Amino acid sequence: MESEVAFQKLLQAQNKAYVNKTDALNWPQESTVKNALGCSLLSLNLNNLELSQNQEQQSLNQLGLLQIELEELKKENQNLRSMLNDITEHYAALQNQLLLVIQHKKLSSSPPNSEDMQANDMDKAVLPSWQNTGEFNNQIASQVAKFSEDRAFCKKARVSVRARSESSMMGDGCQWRKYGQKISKGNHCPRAYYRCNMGTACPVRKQVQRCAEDEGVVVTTYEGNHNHPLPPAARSMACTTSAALSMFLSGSTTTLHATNYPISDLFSPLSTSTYHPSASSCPVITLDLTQPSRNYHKFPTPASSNPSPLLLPLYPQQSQGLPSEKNLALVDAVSAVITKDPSLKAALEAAVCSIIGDSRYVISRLAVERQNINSNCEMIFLLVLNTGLKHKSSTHKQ
DNA sequence: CGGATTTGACCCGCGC
DNA sequence: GCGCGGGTCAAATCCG
Repeated sequence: MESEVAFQKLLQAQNKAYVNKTDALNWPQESTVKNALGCSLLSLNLNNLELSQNQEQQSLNQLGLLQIELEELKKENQNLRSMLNDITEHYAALQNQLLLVIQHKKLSSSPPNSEDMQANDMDKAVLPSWQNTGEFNNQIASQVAKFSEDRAFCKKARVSVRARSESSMMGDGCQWRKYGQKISKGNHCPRAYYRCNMGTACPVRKQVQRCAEDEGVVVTTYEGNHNHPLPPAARSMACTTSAALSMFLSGSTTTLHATNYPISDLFSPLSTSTYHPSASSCPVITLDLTQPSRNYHKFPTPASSNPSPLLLPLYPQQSQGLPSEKNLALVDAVSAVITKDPSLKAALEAAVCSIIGDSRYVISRLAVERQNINSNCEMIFLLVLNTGLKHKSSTHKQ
């Protein structure tokens, strides 16, 4: 919990810096100078006839100075943009880390029946009783250690993506360098080994192999975390796989089996989570994008809720991400279902509250993000909905 | 000519 | 210890 709080503070600090930098970028320095330049030129034209040669020379000098100033401000704006990009990258990285901490907290804390807590109890649960005791530092240390373990586990874990493709390489936005190829046992198609070529000594590797049963299907397995900023297209895939991995990690523990809506239900049959039999117990989650008829995943809905099933488009085959209109439609569909079902809404809020600590903050953040939603939104909603559905199913059972 | 790819050799973990 | 198989290395080769 403490590491989570620390990460939230970090995120807030990053947010503040982000806003400051954004404001800085929005300052109309360049346009002001351009306007001033225009005014100077106009003034120069009007008075030109009356000006003496010296005055004209002075105006030209002024014009030159303004042009120099404009160039300097352009450079400054460029630097600010670069800083903004850096901050955005760090912000995204911290968000991913926070997600991991939250997931780890969910699976490492609380007794087995904690999911059965009522929403009111959850408000109490988010305020740790040991916060003012001598255990405080120990808890921080243990959380940091657990977080490190979690990161180490995530480094070992792999995410496999099955996709139907003519080309042997799936376009994921990263630059890869091939370093090996093998014919593996049980598959006559060669397996190619790639290393991320975007950063210096980036540990991320991927394996690409055509499916033995269906050679039209390419199986791409990612391993490791990037140690460098990613371009938007690559970030989309990286966030999707890391979110899937986080969900898998949370679902692979007791929560997976203790609920009517396990994580595997969210991914399966669209995707399945399995353990790789021969990779020294490294967990592998598989995202299966090969079934066009399953692009819409039917969420299980309890009998008392809205009878019409909620259909969420997942990973359309031919696009790197959903168009924003579809994303907004998705958000609207999710919002409508949540709004129609008060019990689901309450469960969702309680669940979010339990993992974040302040549901109002999250809801407002979701509202803000709705305006600037990207292709990862479905993963966020899957995470939130999965948590909400789990809680709802457990409260329905009572 | 430099970077990317190919490919055989090598390393290492695992099971017997 | 030995064989097997997956993964990696690095020299050779290719290609723009």
